[in-house]
Amino acid sequence: MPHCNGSDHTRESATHPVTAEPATHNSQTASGRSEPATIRDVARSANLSIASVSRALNGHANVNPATRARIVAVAAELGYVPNAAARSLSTARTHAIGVVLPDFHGEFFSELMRGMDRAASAHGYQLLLSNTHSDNTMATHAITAMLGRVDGLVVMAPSFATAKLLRNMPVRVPMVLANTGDGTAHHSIRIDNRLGANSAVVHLLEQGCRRIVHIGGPADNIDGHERREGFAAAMRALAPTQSIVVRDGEFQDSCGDRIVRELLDQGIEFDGIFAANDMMALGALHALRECGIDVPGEVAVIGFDDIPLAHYLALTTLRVDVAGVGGRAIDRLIAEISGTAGLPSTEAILPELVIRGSTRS
Amino acid sequence: MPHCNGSDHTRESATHPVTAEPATHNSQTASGRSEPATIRDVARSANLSIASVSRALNGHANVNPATRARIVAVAAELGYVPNAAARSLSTARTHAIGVVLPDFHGEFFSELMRGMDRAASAHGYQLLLSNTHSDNTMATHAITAMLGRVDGLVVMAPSFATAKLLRNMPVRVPMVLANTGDGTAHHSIRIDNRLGANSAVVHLLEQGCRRIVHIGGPADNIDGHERREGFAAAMRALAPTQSIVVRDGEFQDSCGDRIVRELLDQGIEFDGIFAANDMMALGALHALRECGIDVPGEVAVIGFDDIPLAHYLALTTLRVDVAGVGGRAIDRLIAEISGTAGLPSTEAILPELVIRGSTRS
DNA sequence: CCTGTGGCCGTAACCGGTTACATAAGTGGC
DNA sequence: GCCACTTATGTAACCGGTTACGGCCACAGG
Repeated sequence: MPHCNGSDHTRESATHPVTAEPATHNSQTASGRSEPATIRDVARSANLSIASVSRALNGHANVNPATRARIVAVAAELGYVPNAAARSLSTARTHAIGVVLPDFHGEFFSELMRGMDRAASAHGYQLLLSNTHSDNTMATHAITAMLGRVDGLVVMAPSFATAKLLRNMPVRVPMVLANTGDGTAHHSIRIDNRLGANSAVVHLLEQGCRRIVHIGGPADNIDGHERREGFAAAMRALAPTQSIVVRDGEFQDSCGDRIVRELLDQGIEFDGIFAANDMMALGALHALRECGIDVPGEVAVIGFDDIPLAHYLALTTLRVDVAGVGGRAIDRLIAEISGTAGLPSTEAILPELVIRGSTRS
Repeated sequence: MPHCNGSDHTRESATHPVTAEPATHNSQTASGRSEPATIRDVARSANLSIASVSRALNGHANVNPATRARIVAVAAELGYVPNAAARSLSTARTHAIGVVLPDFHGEFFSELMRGMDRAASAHGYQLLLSNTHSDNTMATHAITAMLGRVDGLVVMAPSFATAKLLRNMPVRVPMVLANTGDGTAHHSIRIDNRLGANSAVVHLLEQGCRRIVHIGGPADNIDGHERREGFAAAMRALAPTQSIVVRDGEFQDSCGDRIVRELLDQGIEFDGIFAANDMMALGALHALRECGIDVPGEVAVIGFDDIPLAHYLALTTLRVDVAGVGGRAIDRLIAEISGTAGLPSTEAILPELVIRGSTRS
C-alpha cells in the first residue's frame, strides 16, 4: 500500500519533532480492512497518553471533560474496540460465564439458555457454552478448558457419576451447580422434585385413582431419582394401602409406550400413571390410546416438565420454570463473583401443577 | 471478602531486591485453594526457563524428551492451566467462535446449537453465545462486544432489517452468515426455501389439490419471504390456472388458526394449505378440525421445518436438518479462520419432504 | 512570594503467556 | 584441532490493555 493519502492522520509527527517518519505503522482510516486500532493508535491520534485514553474510555473521574470528548471522538473515528484478551489479562476479569451442560436437547435446553442469557447480558456478561456430550469425564475436561477464560461457572450435572467427579475437582472459580446432587459445598439451584411428585400423587388421588404406577427416570439421574423417591414417599404417606409400582425408563417417549404395554401384558391393574417426565407420559398416552383405554376415564396420566407438546396433547403435568432456573443460576453466580453472595446454599424452584385433559375430562 | 491473606498482592517487591527470600510466592500443591499456578511457577519448580515450559507444553519439537516429561509432571502436580487471556493476547487467537442468534426459542435453537457445538468442539473451539433479543441494533452491539474475544462469527439474521445493518458493518473477523439475505459479501449457509416450497406444491398437487392457499411468514423474515416466493413461482409454473391465495402470519400457531377461520368466513374455497412453518400449520389443523373439516379428506395441510410436534400430530412437512446447518456453518467458519476457505459463497441445505397423515390418509 | 492542594495527565510496571534470537553444548568431517 | 551444524535451553521483546505513582500547573491561603 504505497503512500496512501497520509495527510489526515500524520499528526503524531508533532511528538517526534524530526527523525525519519516511523513508517506510519498503523495509520489507515477506520473504513479500511486494516488491523484493528489499539489504544496506542487512539492515544497517538489524540496526542495523549494511553493512560488518559484508558481512563477516559473507562469512565474514570479524573479526566477533563473536553479531553474525554476528544478521546471518545477519536476512538469512534478509528473504530477502536478494546482488546478483550488484553483487558482480561490485566484486570483478571473476563466478563464471561462458562455454562457446562450435559446435552443440548429440546425445549428444556433452549429455555434454560434463554433464562441464562437474559440474566447474563443484563449484567454485561457473555456466555461460553460447553456440552459434555453425556460423557462424564467430559465435564471436568470442559471445565478445565474454560478455566481462565471465564469469571465463573454454571454447571449442570444431573448424572450422579458426573456430580461425583465434580465434587473431587478443585475449583478455582466461583461455581453454581444446577440440578446436581450436591448441595453442600457449592451454591446450587434445583427443582423441588419431591414436592412436584407429591403434588402429582395428591392430584391423582383427588381424581379418584386407587392404583397408581410410576414410570421413573434413569437410575443415574438426579431428577429421576428424586421424583421416584418423592412418589414413593407420597404414596406411603397418602395411600398407605396401595402397593407401590415403579418401572424405570430413559426419559424417552418410547420408554413410556413400552412400559405401558408391559404393564398391560403382565396383567397389572392401574388407573393412574405418574411419569417422571412429559416425554414418557406422552409415550404412555399413545400406548393407552392404541390399546383402546380411555384417558382419563380408565387411566389418568400426569407428566413432569410441561414441555410445549404437553399443551398440545392435553397432558396434565408439573410446570417447571426452566428459564427461571437458568436466570437464578446466573444471578447467584454473579453475586458470588462480585463477592456479595453468602455461604453456599441450595435454592429450590417449585413446580406448579397444570391440569389438562389427561387427568380431568 | 474479609481479610483474605494479603500476601499475594505485593507483586512489586519481586523487582526490588528486598532480600528476605520472596516467601515462595506460590508453592502450594494443586489441592489448595490458592491462586492458580502460572507458567513461571512451573518453570521455577522445574528449574527451567519459562520458554522451555511453554515449548514443552505446546508440543514443540526442540525439547529434550526427558525435560518435557519433567515439565509435564510438574505442571500436573501444580495443577497448571495456561491462562487463556494471556495466550490469546500473544497469539492473537482465542479458539472461540461467536454465535449471534435472533432468539433462543424452541427446538430449532437447541438443534442448531447442538450442531454447532459438535463441530466446534471437534476442532477445539468453544462457543460464545449472544442473543439479539429480536432487536435489530442489538446485533451490531453484540458483535462489537465479541470482537477481540472470538476468532470468528456465525451470525444468523433472518430479519431483513438486521441483515441490512450487518451489511454496513465493517468486519474485522471471519464471518459466516446463516439464513440471512446476503449471499454476496460473506460466506453463508441457508435453507433452500424455494425448493422446499416447490416440493410442497408438487406434493399437494399430486394429492389432487386444486385450490391451494399459502399461509405465509412475516414480511420481514427471509425464510418467510423465500417460501412465499417459492410458493408463487411453483404455482405459476405447475398450476397456472389456479389463483394464488396468500395470507401472512407471524409464524405462530394462533395465526394459522385465525387465518383458516378468516378464509372460511370469507367463503374462500380451498382443498390444500401450505403453511410457511409447522406452528402455523398446526394452528390451521386445529381450526379445521374444530370446524369439522376432514384432514386430509377435504383439505390437505403441509408445513415446514419438521419440529417434533409435527411428528406427533401427523403433519406432513419439509424436514430441515437444522443441526446440519449449524455444523456446516461452524465448519466453514473454521475453514475461513485457518485460511483454507475459498471465495465467499452460499451453501444451501435442501429440505426433505416428510409425508404424514395430514396430506395422505 | 511561598507553599499546600487538587485536577489532569504521562511514565512505566505489570498481567501471563509466545517466540525470535542468542547462547551453550554436543557431533561429525576434514 | 577447528569449524560448521544441530540440539537444547535461556533471555528478553513483545501482545494491548490497566493502574500506581509522580510531575506539572493553576489557584487559594498565609
